[in-house]
Amino acid sequence: MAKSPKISASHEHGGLIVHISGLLPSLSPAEQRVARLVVADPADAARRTITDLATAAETSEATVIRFCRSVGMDGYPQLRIRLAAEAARRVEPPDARVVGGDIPPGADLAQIIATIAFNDARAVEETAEQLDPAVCEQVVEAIGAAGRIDVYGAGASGFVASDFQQKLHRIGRIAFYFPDVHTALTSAALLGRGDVAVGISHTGTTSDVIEVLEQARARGATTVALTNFPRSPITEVADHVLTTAARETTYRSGATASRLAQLTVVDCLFVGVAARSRARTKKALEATAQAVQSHRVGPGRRRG
Amino acid sequence: MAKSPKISASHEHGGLIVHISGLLPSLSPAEQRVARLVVADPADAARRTITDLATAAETSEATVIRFCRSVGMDGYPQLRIRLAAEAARRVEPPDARVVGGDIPPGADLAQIIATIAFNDARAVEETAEQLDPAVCEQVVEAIGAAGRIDVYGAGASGFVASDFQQKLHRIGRIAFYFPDVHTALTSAALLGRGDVAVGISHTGTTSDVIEVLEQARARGATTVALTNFPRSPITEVADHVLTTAARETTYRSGATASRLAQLTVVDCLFVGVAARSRARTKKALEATAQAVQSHRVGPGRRRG
DNA sequence: ACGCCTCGTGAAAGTAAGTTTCATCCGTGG
DNA sequence: CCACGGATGAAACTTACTTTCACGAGGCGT
Repeated sequence: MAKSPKISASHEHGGLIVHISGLLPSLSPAEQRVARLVVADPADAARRTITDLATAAETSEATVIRFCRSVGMDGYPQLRIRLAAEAARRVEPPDARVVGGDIPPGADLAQIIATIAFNDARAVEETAEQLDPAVCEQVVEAIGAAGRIDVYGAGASGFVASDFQQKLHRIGRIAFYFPDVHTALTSAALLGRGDVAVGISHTGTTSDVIEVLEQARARGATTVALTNFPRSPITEVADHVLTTAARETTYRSGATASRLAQLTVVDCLFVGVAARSRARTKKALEATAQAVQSHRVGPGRRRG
Repeated sequence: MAKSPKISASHEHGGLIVHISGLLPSLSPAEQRVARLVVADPADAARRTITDLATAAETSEATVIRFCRSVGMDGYPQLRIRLAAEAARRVEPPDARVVGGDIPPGADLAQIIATIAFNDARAVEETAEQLDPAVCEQVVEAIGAAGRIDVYGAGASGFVASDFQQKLHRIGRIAFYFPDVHTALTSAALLGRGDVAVGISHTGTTSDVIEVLEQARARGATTVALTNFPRSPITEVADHVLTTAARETTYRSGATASRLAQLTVVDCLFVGVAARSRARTKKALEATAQAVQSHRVGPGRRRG
């Protein structure tokens, strides 16, 4: 029997809740009670069992099933899932984020975490957006063909420089990083045409790094600058300029956001270089991975 | 020993999928098959019945139930609903980005950049989502009150450890980082009650770091682990466990994504500690900023 | 090398959830 | 007053989910 209305509306992709409230007046009284509960709190309804919901609506399970059919679902489980999905989608974006701003003095940790993560993620995304693939390409070309690569960076940017050096080394490129300015200068003096020097400085004003890059350039090396400020001094001694896009932030989290942006750029270059010579790269990576294997213990298992 | 630490089971609000992929290596083979299906297509899994899913994973219903429990759900229906919600919330990226996947061999640089940036940003966001503020709070408390803080990390995580050490140092905390295992062990032996030891390991299986953390714990120090895998060995020697949420990716960008996630967590802790004592922190920061001032040349003007 | 123990596993029994059937109720119109 | 049809819930029924249990593999200590 069952002359089920089979209302084939646009509930396929549209709002199920909206659809239900539209049908509400056409439903029988008992079904309306169910519908009202569902519309009022979809997420809660999704959590309930059919018996539970029936009881809450002061009706029987059978009616709930009828309701499901009335709104175009196959059965209760399907409705539940659709409701859960619907409810999740209408969750408002976590507002109250202090976008690009300072952290309020009274902020609790959850707020701090949200703010930092938001800014960090933004820095990464925005950096990628404004990064010029053409320039990257040139840099990748240069590094790929280089006899030797020097990476310079001081302070916080030093970490990034070191990271880059390590990455390049892992794929079999001859790369160096020097924590010390004097050593770096000495090294730069030994660079020549065909070599590459990469200088990393967030502000673009770190004189140590600029000096070294200048030296490298004077020797004929191709120089690359990575900075947040496209008009900063470091760009004047660089053949290629790559920029990050960390917003000007306070001392608190700004340092990290810019660091992440820098690391992302470095990673892009790295992957670019690696992609140029798959076979060679893969082999080198496997070898290095194997080297640290003995320093790992078996995976953790939970106890029953 | 190995008093099972409180695994920040903040899956209450964080991404369930992320949570599952983090637990993946700690699951039994049959459960892993289920987990992979679920992670691969949450929406589809939500549609399936338990028998269906079990068949697809080539296992029994019992295993699926066990899997549900393993990831913190009460049973299969709950998992289904959570999956549906999760799937709905994640608005699929508009273009064909290779999410969490490998970079296609023929990819051009623009594509590589987009993919990397997307994954990196995701890692940061998802890490923040699943980070348990309560655990962070405890760690911040411990660090704030610590007489001394040791930060351990090897290889890639070493950079992060070093970064954390530097940050803490900048705000006047007594913090150390040791690139060398033996030195680190020696240092750990000198820790005592009230001190804090932080061990960083993406996989959670780096024996060097685990050893040192174990030593620190034996001496009465409060131990903190930062890893991507909540059930990994390192968590067994940690009083507090903080997890990152970098998806399992290929060697190419995975390393960087996890690095960024780690840095974000470190930054959150740092800001948390700094926020506890504003005045003292600010003074220290100003002093350190001034110290490097002479190494800067004229300020870089930003492009308009 | 042996046996013990633990853990992972699926078959099957058991329970709960969802679905169908059907008798009843109630209002309506002949 | 009775016939009719829709709405409704009790109960039978089916399917889905959960628990129990026994088996087998692999590790560990003797």
